[in-house]
Amino acid sequence: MSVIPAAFFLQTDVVSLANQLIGCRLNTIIDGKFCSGTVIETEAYAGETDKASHAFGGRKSARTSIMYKEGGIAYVYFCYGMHYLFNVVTAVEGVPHAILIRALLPVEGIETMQYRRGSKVKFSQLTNGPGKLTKAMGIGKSHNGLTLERGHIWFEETSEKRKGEIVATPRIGIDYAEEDALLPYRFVWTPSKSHKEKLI
DNA sequence: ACACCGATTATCT
DNA sequence: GATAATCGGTGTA
Repeated sequence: MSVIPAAFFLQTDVVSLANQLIGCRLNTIIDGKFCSGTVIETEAYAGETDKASHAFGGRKSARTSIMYKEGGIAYVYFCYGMHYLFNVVTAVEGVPHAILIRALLPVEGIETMQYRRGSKVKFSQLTNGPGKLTKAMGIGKSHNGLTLERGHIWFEETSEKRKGEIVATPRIGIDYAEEDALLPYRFVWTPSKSHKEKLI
């Protein structure tokens, strides 16, 4: 397992990056607790030209200015009055690209995730949504703008190859984005059952 | 299995 | 004042 350096996220093709993140491990050490999960669903948000992006048309506000910074930091924002959503800022400074992490397969720190999500929540539901995984991993407002590096929030490449199919589909919950709502910027990986056992 | 809907509030206009 | 990159509960089949 090798840590993915912040510089990895300087690549300017955010759609390709969203695909590359599938199968990587997302790790957090928050409140002294280590948690880890395999990334199985992402979405690319292509900045100023993407009607689904918060930065569409070059919009820059207190919330979105973080996306204009150099790639390799977290963009965490509050959604629907209830949930935190975790994104990776990508591309060079001035280009507001980001990747939303939408689902994980829990790997380590499962007791902690279960505690944070509530004891009634089924294992399969721990991190299968963007608002759920931030809660399980302990990610919140205070992590907005944090550099992705070992010890806080970071990604790792794993030795496991991605087996099974990765499909590209339209993104979720962005009907307001008109024609851009149809772009295949969402990546979903459904590992084969035997492969899944190895991942956990 | 799938559709519908209410919760709850920071952020932007 | 309206909106929102969601979630979980309820209802019907």
